[in-house]
Amino acid sequence: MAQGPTITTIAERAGVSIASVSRVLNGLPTRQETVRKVMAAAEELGYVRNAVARSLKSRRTHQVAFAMADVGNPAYLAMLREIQPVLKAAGYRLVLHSTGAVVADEIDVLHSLGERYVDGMIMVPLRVTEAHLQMLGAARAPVVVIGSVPEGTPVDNVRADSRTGVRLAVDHLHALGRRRIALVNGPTDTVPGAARGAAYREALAELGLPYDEELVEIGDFYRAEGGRAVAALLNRVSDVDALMCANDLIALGALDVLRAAGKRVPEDVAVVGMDDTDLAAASWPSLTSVSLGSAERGRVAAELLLDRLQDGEHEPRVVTVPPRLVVRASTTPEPPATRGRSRDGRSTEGGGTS
Amino acid sequence: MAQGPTITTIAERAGVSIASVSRVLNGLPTRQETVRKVMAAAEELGYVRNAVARSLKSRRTHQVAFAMADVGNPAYLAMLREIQPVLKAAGYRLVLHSTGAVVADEIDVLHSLGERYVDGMIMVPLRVTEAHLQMLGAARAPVVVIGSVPEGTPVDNVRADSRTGVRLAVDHLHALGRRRIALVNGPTDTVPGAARGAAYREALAELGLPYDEELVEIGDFYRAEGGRAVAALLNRVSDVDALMCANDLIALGALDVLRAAGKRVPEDVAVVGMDDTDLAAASWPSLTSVSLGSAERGRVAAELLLDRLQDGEHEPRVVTVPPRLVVRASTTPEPPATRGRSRDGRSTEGGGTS
DNA sequence: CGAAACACCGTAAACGTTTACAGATCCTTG
DNA sequence: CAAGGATCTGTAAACGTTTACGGTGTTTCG
Repeated sequence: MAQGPTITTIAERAGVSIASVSRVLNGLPTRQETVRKVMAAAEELGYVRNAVARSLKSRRTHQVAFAMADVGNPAYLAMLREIQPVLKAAGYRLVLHSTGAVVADEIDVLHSLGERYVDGMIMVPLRVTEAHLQMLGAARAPVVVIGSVPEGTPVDNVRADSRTGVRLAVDHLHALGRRRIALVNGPTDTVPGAARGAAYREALAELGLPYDEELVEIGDFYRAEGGRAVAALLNRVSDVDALMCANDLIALGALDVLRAAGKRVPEDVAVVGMDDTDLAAASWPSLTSVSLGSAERGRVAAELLLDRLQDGEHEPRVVTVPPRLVVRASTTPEPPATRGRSRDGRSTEGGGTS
Repeated sequence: MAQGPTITTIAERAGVSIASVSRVLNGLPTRQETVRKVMAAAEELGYVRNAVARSLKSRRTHQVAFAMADVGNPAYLAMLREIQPVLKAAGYRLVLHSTGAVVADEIDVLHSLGERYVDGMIMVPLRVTEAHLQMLGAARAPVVVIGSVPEGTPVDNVRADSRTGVRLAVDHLHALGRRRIALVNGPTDTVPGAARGAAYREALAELGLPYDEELVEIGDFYRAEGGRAVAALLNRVSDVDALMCANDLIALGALDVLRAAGKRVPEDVAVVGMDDTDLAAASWPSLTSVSLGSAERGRVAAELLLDRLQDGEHEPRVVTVPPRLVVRASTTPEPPATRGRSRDGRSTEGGGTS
């Protein structure tokens, strides 16, 4: 951990100027003899370029930030998994910000862009407040937002389409002959909660099914709360034949409670989750789930950012990633053989770290 | 995205020297009048300190790297989730390196420490080769290794104890009256595979059970392979009454195959997984699993690194994190009510990203 | 043989900070 | 009021690079 060699050390050892050393290291035209001497000296000293000094001069850090609420959330994780290799391939390091669902922290992170320790950032805001928009407008480095941002906000934007997602699920249940389709939602003051609630209503309308308040239960986006909500629902109405759950965890809670109540899934009650996380494939019966394309949104966001870092001044772009219904056993006793496999095998690799 | 203000801009605006500006910004003793002027100017200009320049001078980047094979792996993810808040609280940013199971990439990452873009690093090597040891010896910044490293390697080291882990599981199965306990392992040329195989043998010996080669099946650490291995096993021996699986994915595969074969879990065959990932709680029946303390190992590693960054020159430390058996339904029909809950609820937060 | 063209190379400035040092200003005190 | 000290401030160097510019030595050509 002794003081590492610098360009100056090499220059002395090789008997040339630091400018020559730099030129050699950067592959600029130089006499063979000099190249040889510099290379030899660098080799002997075990020289490695100092990234910080380099960044100061070049105004490029080759780092990109990814900011979201919580790495533990599988949706964010799916994004991260796609973002990482794209950035790595382009020679960028990834700085991770987990804001822990504190809105003020998100603003802080945006503010910290001014410190210029990254060349750009991908952010998944929890909700988009006035403060967000203001910071995004004044951001000192390019930002790509995953989530919806108002027209005219000067950032690239990757959106999911949970409306269509819910529609896919409800249509699927309807096609299976289900008519008493309940919604088990999370809090409606969150962006996804509100969107899913509205989409559910719309989907029913398009199918000509009545909207029955009795069939809507609000809990939270966790397993235990989901279970509780479903229990309350079953207590109230007895003829439910399908559950549209606003996320996979809620759906798992639903499975717990249905099993305890002696209801068969999917024969008595069909269950659909949302986000298509790894848990959906692991549960039993395996869970039909609406994928909102987290992985793809991550990949697209990374690509948009790289584009922007290269070119810089084109118009902001908006990309919407289509949802996909992954059918598994919780809605059809015999799920189509090839579909629904998603990435059960590969998803969690190795597993051994002794 | 225009050229941001620097300390010089402020100095001009406030009519003082850059040294004064710097002093004010760092809270060094300064006349009130000057403080006021500088603060005002900084405010107006929306000044933010340039982290790169700062790092160059101070030789501190306030960044720490975390390097592992794959963010998708729940074990690494559990570490990450603990590491992140510890570092954040101490004012460090987290740089993520996912080496994708390529050993050469791990060496690269170690080498890149010389670029000094981070103050230190936490690494989970896939396997520890001669090259690793050499790089670790010559590392230009402190490294904490999660995994086992030979005595005398000059780095802090956090270890799991999969030997004891396997013992806990086998003892548990034995206590439940199981006598034909099979091992479904991953490749034995990996560190965890080898350790778990040896531990299984030892555990049997201590219980006075015979080691029966018939009962050992080697597959890979994935769900499908695990299932295949179990199918092969069942084909060969018919009286197996317990499966010790080398990781949770293998165990999930086992559940699939057992169900298909009409065997009841746990009545006919008890199943134990390893790593206690989120999947263990999600599956049905929920999976008894040996936790190797990934989360805690992450937390400890982060703390060791922070210690070292502050103090620097103490002796390398070795910490071993004890395993824990989390009992769920796949071994006992009625799992103890409070235990085995681990973190089913919180683990995967929010879930909504529309 | 002298001048022009060329290929290399070294000097020095710049990136945006922090900080040692010395100079300037103010206050205190005899 | 002068001197001494205390307090504050500005100049300049440093961190490790990259790069514009001009200088040196060699080659080429009239």
